[in-house]
Amino acid sequence: MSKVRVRFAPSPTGPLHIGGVRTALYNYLFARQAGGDFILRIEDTDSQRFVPGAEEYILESLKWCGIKVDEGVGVGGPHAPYRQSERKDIYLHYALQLVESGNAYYAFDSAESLNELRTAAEKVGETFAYNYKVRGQLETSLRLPAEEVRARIDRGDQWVIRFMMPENEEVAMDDMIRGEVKVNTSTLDDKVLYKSSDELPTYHLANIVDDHLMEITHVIRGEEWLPSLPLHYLLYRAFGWTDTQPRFAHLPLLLKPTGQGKLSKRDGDKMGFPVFPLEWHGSDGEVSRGYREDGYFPEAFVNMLALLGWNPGTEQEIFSMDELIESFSLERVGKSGARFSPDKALWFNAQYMHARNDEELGRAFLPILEKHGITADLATATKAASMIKSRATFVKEFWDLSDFLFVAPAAYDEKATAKYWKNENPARVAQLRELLAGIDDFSAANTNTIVHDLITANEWPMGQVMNSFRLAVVGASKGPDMFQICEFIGKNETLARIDKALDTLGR
RNA sequence: GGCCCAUUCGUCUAUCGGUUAGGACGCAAGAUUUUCAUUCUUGAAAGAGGAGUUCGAUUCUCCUAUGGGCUACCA
Repeated sequence: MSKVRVRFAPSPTGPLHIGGVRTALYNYLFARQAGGDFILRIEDTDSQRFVPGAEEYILESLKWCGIKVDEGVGVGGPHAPYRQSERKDIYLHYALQLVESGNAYYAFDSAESLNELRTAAEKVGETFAYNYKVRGQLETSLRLPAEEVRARIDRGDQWVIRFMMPENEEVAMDDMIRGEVKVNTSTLDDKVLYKSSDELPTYHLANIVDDHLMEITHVIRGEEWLPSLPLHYLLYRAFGWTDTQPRFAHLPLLLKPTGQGKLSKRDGDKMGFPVFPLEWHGSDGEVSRGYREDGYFPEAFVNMLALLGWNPGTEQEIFSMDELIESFSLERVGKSGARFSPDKALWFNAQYMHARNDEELGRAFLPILEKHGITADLATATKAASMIKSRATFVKEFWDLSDFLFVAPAAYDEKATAKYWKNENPARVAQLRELLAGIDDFSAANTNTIVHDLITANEWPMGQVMNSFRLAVVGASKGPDMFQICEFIGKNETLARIDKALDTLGR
């Protein structure tokens, strides 16, 4: 059994969306578990659709997710180069090999003549297919004399090499997720393998040749490739490579949260969630949101993505990358498309937030505090983070959740005021203030017992008094434990805030 | 249109012929808490339809419906 080698082979036609990231992730998990290699190959054989910056985006996205490339673009390796545009010299040889063995042929049809055939077929309610029925009548090396074929090529006429799809043959294929799939070749057409116009192969040829050359053992890709699997099988056969042919696994597609169809770029902008791992700046000036910029932890993002289409068969939902590597299996990948759920993504991030190390969160909080004009040390930011992280989903929410820890309330919540700042409460808060004024040990534990004693001794209603107290100090009916807040802001600030509330709201 | 793939709560899913069809998100209610959260408990919520096979089908087969993908000198 040879070493497992998988590849992620995106084409740089734009930013990688989360479906692509998931494909990369599954490839990575599969490789790591087997102790194999994860290879990154860039399939840029479409010169028309190339988008500058897309390749860098792909590299950065994988890095952010913690997916490490063993071999390929960006890291090199024994099969370099890994960018198909830099490998263009090798493909023609293989295309020609197929022509010689009678598995492919030259075709000289112009784009116009093909378009005419298509529209003509459409008129009679049919779809034109370039296949065994028509290839004999078209301008191909199958019909033209060898000398003329030669002459046309030498003359510089444009040509393509097409695969000669066999007629009426059942191709039985094996998919690691779907099992056996059968297709009759008569329903397939003669796909273009190589084009003289840009001296580049099409996906099908480049893909098979490179997978073979790079000794890929497993091809894990999106379901949109399933219809071309028979072609790929036949290509391996035509080359005589069936003994080393990789196994295939076609992943279910990611669907949009509501409505119909697969997830697309537009969905995110329309429905308010990112479809891209990283923010993307299009050439048209349009900016698409990214999970990273939205404040997601990469671990949460990866965890969420892993569970979209795969499940461990247990009730565990939180997985580190190492745990995913250990538990992942293609057998437990679902067969049907998965609808992406923004709510679940939020939940995952909240879980990671709650489990996050306080100091790490404190460090992330520091620049936010600075932006609000607060200079605080790491210990302070860390303490604040520890007090509020249970009610946050993102670090960017920290300020709104804890501004009262750093600045006195500028206003008092109306509802809370109406509810609590009435009857005996102001007077009780005033009394509480005097008590606190006499305390030296302002630790939460100490103030807690002292204030509780006061309230119980006077038989005051706990909820009323504590909420009035909170309103005076926080300005609203929210936030962490009152005594922790008092300890955090200190005695002087606590007393000052109570005084201010007494003055503005009345005694 | 043709070909291929799929179909369990609203969503992600478990179930590999016999289960009160389980979990999670979201939703609702309750408990804890001085508040807001967290946390915990509980609840509502599903086998697309129809034929078969079988003692017995969510599970196997077929048909229909629905959804999705592909059908380029794009990947």
